[in-house]
Amino acid sequence: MNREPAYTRLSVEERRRRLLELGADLFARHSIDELSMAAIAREAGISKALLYHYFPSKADYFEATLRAAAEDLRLRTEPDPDLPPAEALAASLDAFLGWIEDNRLAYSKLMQSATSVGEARTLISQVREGTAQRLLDGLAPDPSPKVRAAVHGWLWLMDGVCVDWLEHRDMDRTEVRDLLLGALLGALTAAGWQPPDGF
Amino acid sequence: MNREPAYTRLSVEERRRRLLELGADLFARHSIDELSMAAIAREAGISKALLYHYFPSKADYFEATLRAAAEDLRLRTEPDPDLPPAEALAASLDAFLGWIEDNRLAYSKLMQSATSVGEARTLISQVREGTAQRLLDGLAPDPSPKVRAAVHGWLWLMDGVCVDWLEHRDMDRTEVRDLLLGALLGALTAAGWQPPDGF
DNA sequence: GCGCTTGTTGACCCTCGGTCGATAGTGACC
DNA sequence: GGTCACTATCGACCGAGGGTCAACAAGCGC
Repeated sequence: MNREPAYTRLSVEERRRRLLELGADLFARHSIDELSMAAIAREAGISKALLYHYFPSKADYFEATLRAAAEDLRLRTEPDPDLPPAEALAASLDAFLGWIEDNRLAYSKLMQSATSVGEARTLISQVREGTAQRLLDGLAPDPSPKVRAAVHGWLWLMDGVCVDWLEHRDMDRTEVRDLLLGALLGALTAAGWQPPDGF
Repeated sequence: MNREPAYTRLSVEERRRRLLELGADLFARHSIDELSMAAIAREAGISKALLYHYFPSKADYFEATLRAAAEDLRLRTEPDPDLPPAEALAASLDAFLGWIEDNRLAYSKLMQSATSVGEARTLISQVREGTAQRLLDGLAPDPSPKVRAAVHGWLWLMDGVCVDWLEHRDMDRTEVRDLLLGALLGALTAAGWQPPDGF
């Protein structure tokens, strides 16, 4: 009997890479609690135990796949240091909206399962926090509480507008971008913000 | 043997009332998935089966308790029809912030467990939608996509600012209110909104 | 060909949402 | 004050899903 192997053995890196790739695909199509670890393992062609060998928990697996996507997003929205702040912000925002258009499904599913899993919420907060920090650095190095709150609030507004946008799809990207920029300016003005030198 | 009863029997209304009251208390202190139905039943001094006799599912129970709170909130933020729109909005917003101050814990926990359960998300959307509708009625009876998106986005901003506020607690309520009003005006302006007659 | 490392597995446990038939309070009526 | 019926209440059970573990075997080095 020349039996074929019961399973194919991969290197740790290769297996991990494949699992993350599969996760990115799955989580873009289904929210986290539509997927059981058993189903994911089946989809990956491995046993559940192996999945747990690579990721200590379901939340961890979810977070790991999100983290990769977040990194991608961060790179794409990195502001250009050579541009003046206002233009860099506009370009950055444009890139963000472009990413959302490219990943509509994933973004919707993310906003859906967002707060269901602590790890996902943490990650979203971190992204928001990082974005807020980059914004504040450019806009107001030493912000008052109101300016800080305005920037944080604006990031929420951005998600709200994006959700509305994806739902209705009756604006084009530049309209959305300008709306967001205008809303930011309005919120900052309401917070008593003054443009710093060179703005 | 004069044994005491194995359980005390209550009328349906009384039992239901007590369960909702307990739910309001529990869900203000713990997010929904920190609580198992077994634990809730234990806390209520009844069997899990009885809890399910009164509420068909965990989500239903959660929603029922939220609905009561939402009703309370709605009543408190009902705009005064005798006031001019701008003042009515300010008063309404003030009442909203007051409610949040009174229910800090509940609000935080809600924003935390919010979208984890479809029913809760539905409810929040409904509240948001209702609020948006009331706002739009007063501000722009026939809104353009941009104005609609701006109003929806602003409601998100409001939650974001409130979360920031509860986290830092370095502004007073009127500051927050004015920030929110200013941000709304800014967002509407960015959306190309013009105040209607009598505003 | 042989062993050793370690990637991989099947079987198991526990918790949790949800269900069902049986039991026992308790008000009503004699 | 007995007893009867109604139904609020319970204990026991189920299936699904997250998570664990000891044992097995793929494939490399010798």
